[in-house]
Amino acid sequence: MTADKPLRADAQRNREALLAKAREVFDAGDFFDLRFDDFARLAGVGTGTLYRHFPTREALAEAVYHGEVATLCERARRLQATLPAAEALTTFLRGMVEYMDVHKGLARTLATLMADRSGALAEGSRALEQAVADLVAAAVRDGAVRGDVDAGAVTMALHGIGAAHDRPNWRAEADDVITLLLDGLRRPL
Amino acid sequence: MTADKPLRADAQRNREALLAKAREVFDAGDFFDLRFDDFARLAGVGTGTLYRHFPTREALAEAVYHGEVATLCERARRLQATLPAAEALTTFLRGMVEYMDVHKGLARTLATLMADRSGALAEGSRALEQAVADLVAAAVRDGAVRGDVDAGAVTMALHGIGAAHDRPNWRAEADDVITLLLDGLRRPL
DNA sequence: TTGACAAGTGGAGATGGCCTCCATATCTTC
DNA sequence: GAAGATATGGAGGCCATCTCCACTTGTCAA
Repeated sequence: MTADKPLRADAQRNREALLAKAREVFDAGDFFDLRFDDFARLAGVGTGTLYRHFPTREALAEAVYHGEVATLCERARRLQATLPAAEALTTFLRGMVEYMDVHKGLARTLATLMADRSGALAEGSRALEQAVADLVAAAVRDGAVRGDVDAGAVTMALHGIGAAHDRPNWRAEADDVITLLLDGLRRPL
Repeated sequence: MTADKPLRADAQRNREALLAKAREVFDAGDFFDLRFDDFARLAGVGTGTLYRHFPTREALAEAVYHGEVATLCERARRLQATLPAAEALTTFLRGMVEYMDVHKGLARTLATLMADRSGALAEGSRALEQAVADLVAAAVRDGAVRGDVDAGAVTMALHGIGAAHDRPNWRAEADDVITLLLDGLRRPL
């Protein structure tokens, strides 16, 4: 799944260049304003090369997304290993908002792609979703959190936060959503 | 704002036909799979006519959206007038999920358009948002709900629910989000 | 009614982005 | 260092979007 083909040296270089430029464009939030052809030139490769590496916009996004998701999942794992379950969950969710705030452009781009048909990002999403589910499950085992709601609800709310990234009062509202979620979860029923 | 121009009889008829067909296509969820030109033919008008009435896909969506939002706002107002504030809020939010469930295609289409840049739907959104804010404010006045969180958070969560419409376990998760939200709101702090 | 002007129509064709294709260049291996 | 494999890039085909205008339809005053 990870080591498909050895990939030639120049190919590797081009792929890297594309990903690097993509991350940059993502963060700037210009991903959808840019002609895909122009993006190739921007990254210093030909159109054909771009398309061979990433057949669609979504595929490119997915590739960028992968790295980010890995980071976030890693973070979840570390928190779970070092903190009491309830605290780990709280810290993780608060951190997600912070993360989205810092990486506005990226969060926005990903949210848009999520909303669009596709499920192109499904694989990456699943990993993140699993991480959240694990955190919630641990908190439930601890008795810190009610066990009668689907952890998917938390993921759903997170998606909502990401999707609403152009609201003028985004940060405050996002923090409040997390607050409500956490307080709702704590309530024994 | 409402009575811009008298609009000729045939124009009115065409406009109506477009809106009717649009609503139909929306509900079927085919809105994005359809060439815009073909949509014109489907509605029985020429391309030019379509574009004169609705310069963009978004404009068309906005027009459809308007009717729906009006209905929902009306519902909010009625609930607020006839039920205790806390109950009105609960009923409204539960109803929103039910509504989105029944009108899957429409909810999905709108969510996609929201996520895309634009803010084309901003005006309609604002009305709905105001309705939610009013419901929350009333509940706060009643002392049934905490006053330290922005009502926008509720709207944000609702957006999330709409945006996540392709999740396999959507309905259950959506209901759970509402549950968490309401329980979080009830908690005195 | 009818004539004359305004309002609206529709679809052919320009525009421009997306993607393919292949002659050429670059790596790798023996 | 030669052969084969792998990758490149950008010219050009394709197709959805949108414009434009010669024509049709509605409206209204006389």
